[in-house]
Amino acid sequence: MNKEEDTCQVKIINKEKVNKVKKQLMKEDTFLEISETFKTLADKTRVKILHALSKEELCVCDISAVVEMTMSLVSHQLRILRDKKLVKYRKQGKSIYYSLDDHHIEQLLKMAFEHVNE
Amino acid sequence: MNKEEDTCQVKIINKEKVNKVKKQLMKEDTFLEISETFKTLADKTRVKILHALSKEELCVCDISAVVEMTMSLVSHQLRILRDKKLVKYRKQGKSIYYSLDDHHIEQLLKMAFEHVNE
DNA sequence: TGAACATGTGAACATATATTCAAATGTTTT
DNA sequence: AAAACATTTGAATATATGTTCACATGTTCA
Repeated sequence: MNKEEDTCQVKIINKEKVNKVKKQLMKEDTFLEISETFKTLADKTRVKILHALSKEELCVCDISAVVEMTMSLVSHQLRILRDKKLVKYRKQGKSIYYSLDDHHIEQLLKMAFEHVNE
Repeated sequence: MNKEEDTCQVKIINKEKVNKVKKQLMKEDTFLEISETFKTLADKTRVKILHALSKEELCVCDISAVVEMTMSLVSHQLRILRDKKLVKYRKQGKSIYYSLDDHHIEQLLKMAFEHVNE
């Protein structure tokens, strides 16, 4: 937790390079936020749900049928996806219909797909 | 573990929709691979390391100076990044220089950055 | 109002993961 | 060969996370 002391032990090989790169770094909070976004995507179940939603708006019932998982599990994961603003929803009759919130999400999925398929 | 039984309990609201979406789904393995990629990116420390490497090729020593973390921790995380093929490395003298392996990585970081900044 | 339905929640468990510390490699230089 | 250096490793700890089960909530229709 005490960065000062930790970094004292660190030996630097190329000071100019280190300083130059350090100046270009983003804010500390940003790394956290970015990793949080990836964390939300870092689960097989959630990726499958998001991928399904990228094809069509679906209610919880039907999501759970598509991905072949219990509604409880789907509901738990949808809550996480909602909290992190990766999906949005609307109510219609008895059902709640979910869809992707943000066009970046589809892009991120697509890019990761390309990465694993090269 | 027994999908057959699980899905028996699932009630479907819109059968056509469900079947249509199900047909469009990727292979089960692909979801796993994609989530694995995101899992590798789902850590503040690794994001910071990758971001630093996106600016310049660096040795372990200098990475640890840039990100202000112990070399042990950096080395542990670099191993994960190596295993998942997100970074590559070359030896020069006593040092080992790391850099991003794949142009998708930079794109993924950029897109996640945009997502958190909108 | 009450039954049926769609979704959400909380606790419990197992598993995975980041981080630290101490020590071990392996390479280079003298 | 020994010392100095750069990096890696393993064990230990703490913490987080996915999944299941049983139950709770809230909405709709008869």
